[in-house]
Amino acid sequence: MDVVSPELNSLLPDEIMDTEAIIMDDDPPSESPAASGQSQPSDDSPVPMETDVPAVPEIVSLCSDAPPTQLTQAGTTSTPTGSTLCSTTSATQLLLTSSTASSSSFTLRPKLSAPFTLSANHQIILNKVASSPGADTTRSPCTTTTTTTPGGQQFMVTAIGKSGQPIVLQLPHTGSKSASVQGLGEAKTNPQHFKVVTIGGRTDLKPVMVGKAVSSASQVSTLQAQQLKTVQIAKKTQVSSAGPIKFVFTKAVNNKGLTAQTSVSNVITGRVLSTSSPVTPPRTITLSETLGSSSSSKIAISPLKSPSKLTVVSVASQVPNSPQKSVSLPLNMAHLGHQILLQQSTATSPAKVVSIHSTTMKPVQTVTVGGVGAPQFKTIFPLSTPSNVQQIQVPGSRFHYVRLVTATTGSSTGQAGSPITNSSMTAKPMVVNTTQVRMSVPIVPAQTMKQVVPKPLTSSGQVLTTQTQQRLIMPATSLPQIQPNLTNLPPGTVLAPAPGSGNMGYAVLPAQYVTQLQQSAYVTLASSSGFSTPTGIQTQARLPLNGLSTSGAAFRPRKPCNCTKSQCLKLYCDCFANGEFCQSCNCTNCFNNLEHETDRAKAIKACLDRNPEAFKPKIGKGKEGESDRRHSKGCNCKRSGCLKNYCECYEAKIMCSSTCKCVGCKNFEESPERKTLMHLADAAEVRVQQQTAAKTKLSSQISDLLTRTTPAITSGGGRMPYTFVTKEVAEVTCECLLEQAEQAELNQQPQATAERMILEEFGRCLMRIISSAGKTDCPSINC
DNA sequence: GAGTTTGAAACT
DNA sequence: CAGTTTCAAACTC
Repeated sequence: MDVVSPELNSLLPDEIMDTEAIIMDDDPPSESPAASGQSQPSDDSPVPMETDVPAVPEIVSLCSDAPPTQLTQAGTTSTPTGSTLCSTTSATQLLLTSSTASSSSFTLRPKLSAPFTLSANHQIILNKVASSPGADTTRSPCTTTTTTTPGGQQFMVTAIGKSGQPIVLQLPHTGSKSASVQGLGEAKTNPQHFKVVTIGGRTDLKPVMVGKAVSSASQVSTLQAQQLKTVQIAKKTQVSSAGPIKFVFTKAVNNKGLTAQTSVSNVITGRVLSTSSPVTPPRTITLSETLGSSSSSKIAISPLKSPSKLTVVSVASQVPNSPQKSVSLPLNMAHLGHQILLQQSTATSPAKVVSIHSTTMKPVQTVTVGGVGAPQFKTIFPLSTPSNVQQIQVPGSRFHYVRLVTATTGSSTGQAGSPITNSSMTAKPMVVNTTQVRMSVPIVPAQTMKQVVPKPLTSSGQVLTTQTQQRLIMPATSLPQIQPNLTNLPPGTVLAPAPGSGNMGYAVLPAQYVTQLQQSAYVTLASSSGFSTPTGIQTQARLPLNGLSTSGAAFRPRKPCNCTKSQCLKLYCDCFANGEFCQSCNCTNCFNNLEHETDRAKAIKACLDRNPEAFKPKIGKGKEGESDRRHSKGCNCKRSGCLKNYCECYEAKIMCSSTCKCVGCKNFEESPERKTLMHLADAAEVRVQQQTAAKTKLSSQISDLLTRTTPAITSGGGRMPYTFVTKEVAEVTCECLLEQAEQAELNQQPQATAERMILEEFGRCLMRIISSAGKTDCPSINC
């Protein structure tokens, strides 16, 4: 299916990943050294050791407007099982509360000073956060504070979310080694190594463990203070108690056009963290899978054309022995707005890992979020702004892509199911979010081209519209059995936490639904851009409903389905077949929604089991030399002659091909029936157009006539003819006609002669009326 | 709008 | 893989 016109694709060559580089690895890797905390480059993305990596200040942003949130920074390596990355004990705590604490061993940087103090017990207390200038305080209060630990560590704390709610940042003891990884890296103690923690986001946050780990090979000592990278994590609300949620972010920054670009990727307990540290602020982040955990499917997206391109999308399936799950997504640092939705399965469930890495080497940074009672679902969302999803088709490629374009800055309210945003920042966070974010991920194109009209990318500050058909495929972690090939998922699927799905895992969301969630439910991350943008308000596209986009005529509304028995979980349902949620449909007992994501995921799985191509477009390119568009499977019509919409070929306005098994087909080039039908259709169309034009013209003429005549009547400059036929004139005329009739009767004229005499008299009367009209306002008529 | 026809999807 | 059934859209009246 042509998702996006080739012209569009031609405009975005550098944004598209090499499709051929995509690697699907369904074979779960055996327990690798990575699981034991050793650095392990991802399979599909050779990541150099970070020994050469200049240290880069790192920013970890946790967005939460939730109640007390505890962030534990442990410089730690993960346990061999990878289940624990953070140490809550003996950790320095940054307690961000609205209260004022006393002593502080931290020094606050004047520039970023905020209501932020440190208590004696290593707790940083952040007073009610101040909202970013111009931003909606109720939505994205943000506070940024930079502090320096006794050990020389500098932290930049940015609080986003509800003000006044205590947030605890538990840091590893400054003197501690923060695990073996720390010992190897020792970069943490670098006085010029910034760590920016942004706290904000949603309510209901459970204690969050934030651990920063540097792999053994990392040479953090070379970190440069002026370079900051930020990872923001927005936590979902309404999360029930669950096991610790752990994220491992491998951040890679490719700064295209920048010098001194290096990268390092580290694997910690099956998690790989790679961070590049270009001299200039990072521009690209590549998320990649890293784990040494078992089964994982990977999609490698090779950044052949541009360092800023996404590189790898990896999906790890859950394996009993390797609880960890990894989702790696290539990210373009320069363009924020990618979305990653993660869910933590259970308290005992393996940690989910999102690793971001780039091909370049970077300091390793591990962010672990979780802990007892942590939200069951984790989502990573575009940090600064909602993303605009655009579907991209690469000519000649069998893959389709999703381009996620973030809007500019903005704040939004967080709600249940709100995604956690993962993003990166440059040393000046505000700068980062102002940039346009784009991410390309191979996706399954929608079945038809309708509804797919890419919007021009907008730069920051512009209003973004949301595509309806594109969907980002994400893994369903808690459902190992439901791990269809990513390329076969319903077009534009996004995995998101499914409310009420328990440990179900990710919900397969239509892309447009993500937009909906972004608008209504998801937390708007107080992006760093909010700092730079005075307004800090982002305008988002309206939610497209069931393929219907409010963005304009570009999207044709999908017909609402009327399913009654299929629960909209069969391919009978067009909505389901197109990977969309039913919205504004007439279906009954519909399960094609987020509330039944478990069933929906199973249904998708079942469909894919039956037919791996089930969600692929039926109308695609034919063989070479054949028509560009043809039915991939062909129709099987028997009675319709393939000249009715029953026929999928005819419905798609294509002719039947050799793949069809139809009987009595009349849908071929030379078919007279088809030609007749076409002519009739054309004629009908022409008629409709003519009628429309005629109506328009008539309306215009009437309107024009009224416009021209009204002044003449009202002004007195001229009188309409009927105005002269007054009652008196009519009476006189009638008298004249009666007189003629009487005369004819007196003269005994035949009836015909009498009628002629009357008509002649009537004519004379009219002539006199007309004649009188031009002379006087009150014509006189005499017989 | 109800009923029929049709062919894809689902099932056996 | 083939035959049958189910289903929802297309179509007719």
